[in-house]
Amino acid sequence: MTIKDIAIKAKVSTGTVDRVIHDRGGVSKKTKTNIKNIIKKNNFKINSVASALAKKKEYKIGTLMPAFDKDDMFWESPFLGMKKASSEIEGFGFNVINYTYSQTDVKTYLSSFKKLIKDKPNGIVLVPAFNNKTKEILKKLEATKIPYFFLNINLKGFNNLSFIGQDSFKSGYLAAKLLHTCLGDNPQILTIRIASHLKNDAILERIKGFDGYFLDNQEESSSLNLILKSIKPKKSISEKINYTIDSNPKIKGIFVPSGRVGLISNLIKNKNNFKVIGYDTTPYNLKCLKNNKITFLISQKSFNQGYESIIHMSNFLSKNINPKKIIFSPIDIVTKENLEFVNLYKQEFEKFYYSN
Amino acid sequence: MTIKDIAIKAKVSTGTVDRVIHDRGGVSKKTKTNIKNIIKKNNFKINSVASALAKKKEYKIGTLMPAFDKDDMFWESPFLGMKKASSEIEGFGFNVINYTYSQTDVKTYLSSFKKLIKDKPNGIVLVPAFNNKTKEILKKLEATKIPYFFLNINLKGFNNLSFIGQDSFKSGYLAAKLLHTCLGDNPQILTIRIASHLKNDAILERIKGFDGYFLDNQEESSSLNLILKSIKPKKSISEKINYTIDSNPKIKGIFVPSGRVGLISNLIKNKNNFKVIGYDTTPYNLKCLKNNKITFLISQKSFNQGYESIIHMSNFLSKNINPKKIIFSPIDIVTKENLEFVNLYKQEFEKFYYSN
DNA sequence: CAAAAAAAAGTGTGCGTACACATTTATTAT
DNA sequence: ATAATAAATGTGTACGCACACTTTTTTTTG
Repeated sequence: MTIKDIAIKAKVSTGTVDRVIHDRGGVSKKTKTNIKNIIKKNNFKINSVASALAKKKEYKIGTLMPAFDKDDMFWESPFLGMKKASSEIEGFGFNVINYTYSQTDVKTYLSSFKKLIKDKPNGIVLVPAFNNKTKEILKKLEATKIPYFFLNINLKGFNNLSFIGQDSFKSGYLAAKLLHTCLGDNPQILTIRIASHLKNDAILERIKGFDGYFLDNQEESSSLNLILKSIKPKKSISEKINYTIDSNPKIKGIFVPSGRVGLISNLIKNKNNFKVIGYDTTPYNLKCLKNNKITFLISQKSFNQGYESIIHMSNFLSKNINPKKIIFSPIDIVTKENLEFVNLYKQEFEKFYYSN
Repeated sequence: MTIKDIAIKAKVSTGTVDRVIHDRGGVSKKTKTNIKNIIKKNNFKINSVASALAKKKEYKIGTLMPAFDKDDMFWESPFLGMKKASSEIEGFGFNVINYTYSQTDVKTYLSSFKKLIKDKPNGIVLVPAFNNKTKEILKKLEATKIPYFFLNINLKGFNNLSFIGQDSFKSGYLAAKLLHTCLGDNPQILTIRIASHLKNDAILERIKGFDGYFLDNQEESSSLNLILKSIKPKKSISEKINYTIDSNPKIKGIFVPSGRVGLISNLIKNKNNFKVIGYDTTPYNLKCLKNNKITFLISQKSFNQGYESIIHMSNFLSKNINPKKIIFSPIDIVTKENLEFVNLYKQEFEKFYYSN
């Protein structure tokens, strides 16, 4: 069933059918309804392949996210997800251009943003950073009228078309549930945080969720917090952590609301069978999971997030499909026993991507 | 960069470039290497969209799986996954025809298989059943030389191109780990099985995995088993279960190696805070998870399994990409706190599918 | 009622590739 | 050296649709 077939059945030309399908107007009411009926009756669907080929329209999608390196591979995942999506849609006239910045260097953020804008993309996927500078940037961005998504980090009060990421509150809530289930009622849990994360909305939400769980499910709850100024001199952090643990022998669980959980888990000397829970399936963290240093990791499927962000943007641009304002990604629980199955799609694509 | 561009650069016709790209032969060594170099240098990739349009080849993929109904919705998931894949590839000349059978009626199995074969599909995705009859069927199938995958259930000793499903042993292993983590060393766990599942390979593997975990991780382990003849008269099952539980007050955990976990969890009267773990995120089981009757569900992402089976088959047929002999799907851990995020893709497609 | 304007419908080309067919060039046999 | 054959290369059309352009039909206006 093609447009031509429909045209024949309706005794009109393909042009008229085309006009009806795309609501271009200029068709009499009578023929319009007639054609629509025939389309419905025959369950006709546009051949998206031929359609994509025929419209020569080129779309440019720009992305801006933190770079990754040996020390922090987190952002490789969404990057690869985007690459996978790109490879799927490039035949449909899409061109995805990735820009990155360093999370410790505002200059790179601003300069990459400038380059991105110069490219005049039709849509933008952005991982925001540097809260203060971001307002400025987003002002410029909104002036361009280019539609944009937030990826992974959700800032409130902007006109982003969508946010793709995890429900941080619920992921914290889940972390608490897991520890509660493992440790029984009123467990003594040590939460270890890094000073530089004190303003990180996602991490704050995780903690809120964590506390929220115990508020919802227990008569009373006491909490123990350790905030590390930085993660730099391993020795001194190690001392602090172990001192806290040793002086609180009731501690049974450790909650690290960030991807630094691997690092921290490796510094714990006490041989007690702590339940340690943290975030992100980075290679390093997975290693710790294997070594039984970490009990549970919560994954935010960042590969999928990257993938979905590009797919949704492309659907918005070419098919006018409005994405949901918030697109939550699954909250995955990873243990030593199922870790080989997380990031399956990523692994597969990785092989393909790096072999080229 | 198109084939035409490559042809111009190489000072040959598009036909010659086409021959090189598809290794059709009939090209001199010199021009062949020249063209290949140009392709590589310019990072040229076939426009899959135009390619799909140009080759008029039509592929037919046949599927055969159990039907679903109100009482057992399990198979809706892979079905919808297949539907999603179908909708994505139909523009590429693929036609997916779904046949179903009743798991309690061999006749439907055989007759649907007959219909399937009559369709002369280019590839088949099959959920095998009725072990004895399946051998017969597969003999016929292999005579046709039609390539086929096993979905969800893996039979050994056949020439299936691939198996797409879960690693049942590991999923049982994980179940044990979760209960162990929650209950501490040497927990008393009751395993509840259904007689009709005694020959079900996947379920047997789960149990092996479950036992395997404790063998690997504990000095000693004792196990308690309850095998129900059937699930029919709820009252009598309920009595049996509760009798077993009441007479073994040390029981802390309950392991149901099948999707019947919801049903069983609802029959437990004892108010002790049992940890209950079982399989499959069917609507009913999810409800029990919400009501705290079930602690953990292990999901096999059957939506994805269905989806992947079709995608892999289409890639095999049209792009000659050989699938791995075994494609494992992730082993997902589902709790009350993250249940809304499982089956996200399914949910989204479901809406779309049933609205048409 | 005819001419002008507006609405409705028809036509043709190109998107990038696949493939059958036609043509040219190189090789072999006589 | 030339015909016969094989190898290499070139050409043209179709795939289904989008869209610009053209033509026909209907409506409006003076």
